[in-house]
Amino acid sequence: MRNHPCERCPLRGLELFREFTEAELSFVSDFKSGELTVEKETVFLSQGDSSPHIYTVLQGWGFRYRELEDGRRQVLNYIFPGDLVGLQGALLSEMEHSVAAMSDMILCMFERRNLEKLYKSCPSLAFDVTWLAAREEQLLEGHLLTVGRRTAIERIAYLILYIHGRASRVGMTKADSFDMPLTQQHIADTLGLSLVHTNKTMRRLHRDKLISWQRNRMTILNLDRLMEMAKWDSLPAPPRPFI
Amino acid sequence: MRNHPCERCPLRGLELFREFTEAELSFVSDFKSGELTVEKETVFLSQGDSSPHIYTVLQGWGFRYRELEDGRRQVLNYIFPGDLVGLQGALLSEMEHSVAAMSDMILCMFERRNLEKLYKSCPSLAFDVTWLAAREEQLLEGHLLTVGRRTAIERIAYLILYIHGRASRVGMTKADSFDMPLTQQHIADTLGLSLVHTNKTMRRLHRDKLISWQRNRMTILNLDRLMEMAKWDSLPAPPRPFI
DNA sequence: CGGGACCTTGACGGAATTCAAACCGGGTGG
DNA sequence: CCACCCGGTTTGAATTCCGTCAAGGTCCCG
Repeated sequence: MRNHPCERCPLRGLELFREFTEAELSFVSDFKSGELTVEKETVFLSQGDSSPHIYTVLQGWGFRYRELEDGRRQVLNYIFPGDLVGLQGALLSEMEHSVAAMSDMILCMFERRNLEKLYKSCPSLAFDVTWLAAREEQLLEGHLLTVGRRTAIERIAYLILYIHGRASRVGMTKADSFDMPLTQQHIADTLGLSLVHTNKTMRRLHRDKLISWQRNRMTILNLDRLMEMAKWDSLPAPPRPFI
Repeated sequence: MRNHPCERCPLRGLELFREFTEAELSFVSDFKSGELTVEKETVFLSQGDSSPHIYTVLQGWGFRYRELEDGRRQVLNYIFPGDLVGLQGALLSEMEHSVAAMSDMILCMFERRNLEKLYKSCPSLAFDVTWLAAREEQLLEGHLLTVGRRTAIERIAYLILYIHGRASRVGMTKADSFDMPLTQQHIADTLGLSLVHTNKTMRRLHRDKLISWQRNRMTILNLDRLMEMAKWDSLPAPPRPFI
């Protein structure tokens, strides 16, 4: 039984992930070609690039976004430990979005050109990649519904529950309070709202004692009412990819 | 050289698709377990279902959508020949969207439980599945940007170009005119607008001679100005999946 | 001929944007 | 140590874009 670096991956303990076999661990360990460390606030993948790498988030948070020529920005999704980034850049000819770190991050790096080998020699991992892509798609659909059809206050409530839900799955929450590195500008750009209206709406949720925040810490004060407000129907995609 | 039904697939001629090997053709032919024929206007997959099937569009158009409890509807994307539907229902525990036919449709049906075999014995096809999922994700990101950050008139222009672009790739356009089975209600529900405002905005594009339509036929009168209007940056994902 | 689905238009109201200015806490450099 | 600045937050006021309401129009189909 060899000693594979990925055996000690801190993510393995999370119930979000399935068990891996010895063979799989050995394969990923080989497949992994390095680690990328990025500092808070840096854009490490850019719209237009076609990166020869794929990454997996080991530590930290980030977000993906797309911009119009004139600077209007739309946040597409937030990335958490365990997420795959850059698959599009690898499969399609060009990335149509940028990725930025919201905290210091560590990512595991894989070579795009080894993907073929992965599909050939480790179908169960190939399946996981597909699973991850399908789940990402489902999350995006949730955001699209939100931006297209929810009111401002519903959108804010939705996003708070979303971030809380995702953070909680990777052990980044303490009961109903959690780190919230998003500025109101991020929130606005995620939900298709203006900064000013975002602020006013959040104040309303605060006044009504559904949430509170200071600095980078947010607390959900009344989960039930917040879920009601958001027309929340649970975070999609349960733990466990499996073939 | 055996005679595989999929050898005569009408989609094979389109340059949108890559060449298949004899082995691949034989595999899909086995994998395919039947055809589903649905009539215009029918919802053939529903939010909440967990279907044991995956489908591929052989003929016709449709759309995927999600609804809130109170009936607000968001169209997520339109489906064209060559598209994969139901992957989410197969991989994730539950479909979070419904799929409806906009014209009579024919779909090729595959068994979810055979997916494992496909990944094990035909990695190049497995790769195509992932490619398709990644491309779908990219299209959704385009919609999200549109709904979140474009104005009403930009959104309408964008959608017309989008439908035109996708239809044209599967030979469903004649120069700048094409079948447009969407009602204004569909358009509104795609773009996060109200029906009335959608109508007024479309009239404006008509008055300004950018587009015209009658019945189900739409014509783009001034492509350049329409692209400018939409802040269009081309339809993502070029033809040809390949490992 | 009547009904229904879809399109069209006008009037009104409201939700969200824009503009503008002040505030707050933290970091920095004189 | 304090002044200053800077990114982020907060608030008010004016504006506009878009939604809602309401009604009429058109075309097709039974």
